[in-house]
Amino acid sequence: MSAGHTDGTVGKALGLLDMVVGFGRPVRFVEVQQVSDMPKATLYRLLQTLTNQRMLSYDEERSTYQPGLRLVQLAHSAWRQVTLAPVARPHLDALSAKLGETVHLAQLDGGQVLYIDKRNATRPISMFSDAGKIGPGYCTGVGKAMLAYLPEAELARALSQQSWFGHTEHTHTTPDSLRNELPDIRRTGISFDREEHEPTIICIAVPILDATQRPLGAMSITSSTLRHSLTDLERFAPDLHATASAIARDATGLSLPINTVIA
Amino acid sequence: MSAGHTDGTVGKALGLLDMVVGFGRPVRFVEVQQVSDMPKATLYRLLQTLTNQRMLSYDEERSTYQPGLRLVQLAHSAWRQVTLAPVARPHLDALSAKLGETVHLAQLDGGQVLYIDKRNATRPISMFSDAGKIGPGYCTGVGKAMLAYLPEAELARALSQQSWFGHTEHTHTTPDSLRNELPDIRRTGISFDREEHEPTIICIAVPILDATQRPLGAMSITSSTLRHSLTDLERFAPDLHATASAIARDATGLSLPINTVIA
DNA sequence: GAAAGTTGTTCCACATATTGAAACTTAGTT
DNA sequence: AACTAAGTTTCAATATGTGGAACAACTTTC
Repeated sequence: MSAGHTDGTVGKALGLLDMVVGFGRPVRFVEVQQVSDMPKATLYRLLQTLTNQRMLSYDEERSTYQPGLRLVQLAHSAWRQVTLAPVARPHLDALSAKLGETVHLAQLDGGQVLYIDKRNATRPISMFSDAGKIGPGYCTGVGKAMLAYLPEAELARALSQQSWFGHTEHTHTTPDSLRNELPDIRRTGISFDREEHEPTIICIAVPILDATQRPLGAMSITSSTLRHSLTDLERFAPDLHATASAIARDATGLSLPINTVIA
Repeated sequence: MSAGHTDGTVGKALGLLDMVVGFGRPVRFVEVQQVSDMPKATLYRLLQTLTNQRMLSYDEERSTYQPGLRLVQLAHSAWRQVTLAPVARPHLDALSAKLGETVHLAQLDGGQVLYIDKRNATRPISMFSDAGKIGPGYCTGVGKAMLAYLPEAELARALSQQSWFGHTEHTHTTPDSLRNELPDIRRTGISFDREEHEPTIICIAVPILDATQRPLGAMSITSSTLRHSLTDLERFAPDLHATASAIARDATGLSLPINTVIA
């Protein structure tokens, strides 16, 4: 499991925050209570604290809790500091303009893939509503591209954090199955999503590597089997690689983050 | 003061989070210690907890703390749920395309202005790096536009949270001075920033009001005295008002948030 | 290369903040 | 009015967090 019920009160509070935010809609006290295993009073005080801190907001009329704006404010700094997005932006713009395809930029966060930026095939507009999404590491193009370049210790930990759910018949459902693919990815510098996450959805991805070959992030071009074959996608590889190394170059010197989960 | 040192451990932890994130760059333990008034051990444990929870990330090599990616993830939901941005996006696109000016979208958060979206004059691309910024309520166009429509109780509280710093010679430096301007804003539905925040920077702003005349947010067009006079800007008013009410219409039914700071 | 500084980490007796059962207060039904 | 469910407060027990001080690791100085 990821960040959970430890770390004392703070951990509980943050877990609760995740829970409320995760509902994706305003929630009433009872709804939270049913999902949480805390007693009423505890839950109540914790929700108050979070509301007080503007991590949640409380709608008095409907008596519901929602994410608070302080999150947006905090994320602003996070986004700028620990994310490839700012340096990658112009490169993604250029790539997207040249190819006219859907481009994703992602980073690895505790075994999961965190999407940080996106250019849409049709509306080439970067928007935060697509950033911040998370996805599985073991069955996405970007995920595999980054996993392939992880040092063994971190790889092992990342693999242990995957669900190995078989989304489609092509999904890797065991660590070993995925491990078998990684040398190929390292050899070619390319990873494919062969309908492993969603049927008909395919993608080609490349890692963004720093000077020491550590994966800073990954980029992908997504399409569907209706529009492209894998071989079609492969033709994007040179452009992807060029963009990836341009981003990596611009990112040197920046204090990159990540993957340093303590426990 | 805003959210501070209360709310027990959780409050302290979140205050600390703000502090670290606020540095805007990787920080070492001592740097935090100097600014914080907590004893070493306490600070140390708290930082560990936050890192453990991926609210911060720790760079072992440089032994520095940075914002954690979990913030980006959390903000994603916040952004979608409690923000005007998703519904406003197409309208901002259209407005920006039509006028070719810099457009801001903001909401009020505890007396402060929180910028949620932006269209640049030159590069009409929405980007998160501009969202999440905060600004003062008492000396920005969007801030005054929203304050003008606040119920007295909330207005009083909001005004008490301003710094009243005199950024320029045009800045309102007392609550009463600002209060005098609010009836005008309500009458015209327009507020101007007359170089109140930065010299040469002017803007015209309109509130986004729900059916009950509550301010959901505000929009502005920013320019400089080099390019426009206030009278020039006034010509944008009809388009701004049209866009504002279009956004308000699309936002009805959504569970709006905000301004419900308890203490 | 030993001594004097940093900075970062751990210990542990103490105190405070958190806990949660239960009682209470609203608000909404029938 | 009597009932039910949601939300809020109380308070003693105790689990949690506190912080002074000692320790370790790592730099710099002489």
